[in-house]
Amino acid sequence: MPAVPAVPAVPAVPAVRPCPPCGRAGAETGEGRRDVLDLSRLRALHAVHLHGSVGNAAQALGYTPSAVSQQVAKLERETGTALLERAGRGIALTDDALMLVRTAEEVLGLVEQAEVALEQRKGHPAGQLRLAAFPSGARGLMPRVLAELAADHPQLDLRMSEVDPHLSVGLVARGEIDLALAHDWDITPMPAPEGVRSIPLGVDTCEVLLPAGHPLAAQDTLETADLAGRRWVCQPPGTVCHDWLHTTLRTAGQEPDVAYYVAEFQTQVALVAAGLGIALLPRLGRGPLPDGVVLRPLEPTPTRRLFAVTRDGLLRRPAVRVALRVLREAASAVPSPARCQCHRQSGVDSLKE
Amino acid sequence: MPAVPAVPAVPAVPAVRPCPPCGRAGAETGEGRRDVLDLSRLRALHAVHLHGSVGNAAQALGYTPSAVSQQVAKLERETGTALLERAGRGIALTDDALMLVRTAEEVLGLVEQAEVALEQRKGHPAGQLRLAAFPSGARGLMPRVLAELAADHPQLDLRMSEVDPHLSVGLVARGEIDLALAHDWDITPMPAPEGVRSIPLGVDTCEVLLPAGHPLAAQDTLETADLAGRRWVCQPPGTVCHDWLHTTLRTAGQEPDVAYYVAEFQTQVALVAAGLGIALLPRLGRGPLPDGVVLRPLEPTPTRRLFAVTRDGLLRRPAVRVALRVLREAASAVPSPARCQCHRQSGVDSLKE
DNA sequence: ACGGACGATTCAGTATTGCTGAATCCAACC
DNA sequence: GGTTGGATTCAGCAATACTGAATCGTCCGT
Repeated sequence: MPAVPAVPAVPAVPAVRPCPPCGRAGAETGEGRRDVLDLSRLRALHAVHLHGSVGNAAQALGYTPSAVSQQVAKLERETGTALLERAGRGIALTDDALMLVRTAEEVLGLVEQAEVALEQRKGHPAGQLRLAAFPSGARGLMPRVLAELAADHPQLDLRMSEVDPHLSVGLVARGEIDLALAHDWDITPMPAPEGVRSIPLGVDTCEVLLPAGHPLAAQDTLETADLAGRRWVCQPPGTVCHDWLHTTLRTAGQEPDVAYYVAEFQTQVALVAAGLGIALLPRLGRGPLPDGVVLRPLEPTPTRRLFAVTRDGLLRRPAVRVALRVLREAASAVPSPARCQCHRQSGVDSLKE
Repeated sequence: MPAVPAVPAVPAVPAVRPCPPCGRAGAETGEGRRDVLDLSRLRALHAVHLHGSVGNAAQALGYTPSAVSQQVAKLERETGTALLERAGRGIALTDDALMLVRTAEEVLGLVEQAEVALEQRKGHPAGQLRLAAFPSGARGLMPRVLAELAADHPQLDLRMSEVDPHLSVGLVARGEIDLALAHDWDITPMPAPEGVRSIPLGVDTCEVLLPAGHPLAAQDTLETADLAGRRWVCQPPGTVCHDWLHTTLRTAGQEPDVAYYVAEFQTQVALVAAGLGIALLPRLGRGPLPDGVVLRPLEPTPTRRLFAVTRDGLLRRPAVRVALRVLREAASAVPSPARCQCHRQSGVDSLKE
């Protein structure tokens, strides 16, 4: 409430309050105002704005729509202002509500800043750290990262979410995620909004997966010319392998013959192992390979660059700093073993490290 | 949380949340973080800082010390930071706590701004308006002001506190009071802190109260020379009448003979009526006069200037604006009737209007 | 030095608040 | 017109927050 920097002199004041039984108490402010504008209610309204509906907001906050609806209703009663109005089947925020959303954002920003400063003072990671990663990163990188963080910093309350790649930047921007693992195929279509920072972590390279008896398996290294006229097992559009494959072959005047569109790496591997085609796979999160398939490096090598995405305000947070360090280490190590995650072996996959 | 101005594109997001029974839900932020740093707890810490002790803070907030202590303790557990430490018999705030207090101030400031903006949008006074006045102002001016405000603006939740004069500026500065009625004898010793605004309302004039049979009662108007060598009934030091009387007479090389020091106007009047002395009384809040006493104007007239004190941030608040208007009107009218508040009569007291 | 006072904290009990889940209502779509 | 998707309402229940008494520690007076 004090729009004043601080109270100048007068550090301790006698304070004032009515004493219910007796009539008078010297000077009293009349029952110390019950807060209008509770933070949790503001949070609810903010979430409704952000997610566009009461239901989605509830989901994001971990409540039922009923709870969110009631909280906003309470906010309406307390402020004496209409905040939500029905718009078709859903709701819309009034101008007043949007104004409140704006202050909610400022307040939540302040609170976050304070939390960061508090952790910074303490000097070691603490509090909740909410991580996110794209699927293969979540599989190939995050387990070690999380394990190491958990072991080194038991005070840290770690959360991780596997998110759809293109969502990570938005989630970070709006503060639902503190640190996300992303790659350039994810983030190129969406330029980082104000206050969002991308930190390069390393590269993930793609290799060609062949059935053991495939003619190309005879070569130690493949070139783009070798890829023409093959039958492919490929991920859907929007992934490195798919897009790289198509642009590369089309540049050479060819159209890749994709017989099987499959998102899951394991399924792709199984299809290749069954001799149904060849595939282009990134190392990260590829998983152990069964017998009957071989990997061959490709020149030039299709790669995706790995990034950590966070907000500027969090860069000084110890938990984020240490997570960045661990992520960088993990990303610079061999991203994934050739055959099995348990028994490391030097094989074809160590050629290109 | 978002230190970002707003979310750029992407207005509505699918939102994310774990579904407890099923294993996976596409993308989820992991249970939407329970707030650290609750506003009411911050408020508690802030109050402790402001009032210097848990007990005083509790009083100011309208709680028991127990409640405040528990709230701060919870804040300590939630942030994992020590906030209060025993200092002798009381407590002291740690550096971390002071940092939190600072953010609490900023947050509370934002919240107040938002409330003002909300009311401003609505265009008419609403919400809680916390007024304060020095004792005689509370008696002589506030009843009509409050009645008029209450009648014109039923939506307004009016609070009034009679406060020790010199406290009002501080109370306004720190946001415990929205609008205070003060006079220059109160506020001259304390320069207004940053963000606090004084608005002149008018003047309150002092007159001499005499027993009906007193020799001076024969004159229509008194002069300072008439005051020498009298026996006085006077308020304690720090009030207009006392200080004016002393400085004036001392300038003339005299020392006033104050036989009775009495704070209450009614008691002063009773003493004068009993013929025990003469008194100098401000009109405001003087109350009805019994038979047996008369008032005489004095030249030059001792006056105290009346001010409304508020914060800059509240000047645009409709409730404050309208209260200022009503206060100004009330102050410009005859501050108090001569004999009785019910039956107005034109008498000696209308000479000097 | 020792009782007394003051202030903060702790603990148990209670009251309030807030959330869930079912039912209801409204608008849109087939 | 029935059906779906979404928001709201209501009753019941769970969590939270406040009160009041007891405890503990520090300072002050004698």
